Amino acid sequence: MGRSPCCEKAHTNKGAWTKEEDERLISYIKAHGEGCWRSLPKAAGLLRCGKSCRLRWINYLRPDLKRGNFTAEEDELIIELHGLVGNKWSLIAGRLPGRTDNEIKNYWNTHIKRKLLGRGLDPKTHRPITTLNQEEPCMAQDSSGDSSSRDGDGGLDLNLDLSISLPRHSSPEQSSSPPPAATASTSTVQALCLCCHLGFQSSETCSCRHIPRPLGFRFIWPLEEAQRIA
DNA sequence: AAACTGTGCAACCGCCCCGGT
DNA sequence: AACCGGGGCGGTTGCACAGTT
Repeated sequence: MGRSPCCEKAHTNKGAWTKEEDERLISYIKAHGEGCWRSLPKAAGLLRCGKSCRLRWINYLRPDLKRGNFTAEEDELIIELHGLVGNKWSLIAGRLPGRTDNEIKNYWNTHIKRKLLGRGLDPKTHRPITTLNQEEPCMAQDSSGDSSSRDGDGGLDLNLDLSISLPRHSSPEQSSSPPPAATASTSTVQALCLCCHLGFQSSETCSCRHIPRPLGFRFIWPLEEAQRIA
């Protein structure tokens, strides 16, 4: 029963890719382009699952990938975007040219989580850990930590005027202060629609028209969606 | 030098979404 | 409207390497 496997597992290689496999995949995609990952392995002469080929290409072989350490600006941007969208790594990756969702996810789990904990912030909620425990028992109980829990299931605490700032060119000392992500901004920043910033200008969710200088972002929910949740 | 432990990252797994029929 | 298959995504695992004892 259930879905048929994406490939014949008995006849596919697993584990680390060899140089030869990489070269086969690269040359095939250069010649034929991306697409139809299911049939690609056979066509390219690879004993791999189509999904495996896609992952290898997207996360490692793509020519536009930026390898190397994350910059402080990228760090801050990841933190702020995570505060807004949660573990939507592909969405976050979309705002970081040359970075992949897998790379960002790994970086988050190995570096940024620790960084936030060092700042006394809960990596899931981006709120001070003490505040989390003392003032918000319902959130403290929710260990799932996915974005939906922050969206306000049940105990709704929806702030539709969510604003964040662009990554500041801050010194490491300054970075010890809590990031503004996912908190109601008290500063008077000019607003930038988050939909635009995330590349959804043409979507129905984007309701902004004229954007001033991008000194901050504003997450504008579709009216119907906000009313539904409320 | 060997054993142990911690860390980082590539890769896999399973579920979900969406488009085609 | 229902079903099916492919692609995409997030969570998790496993391995290699570095650091420590």
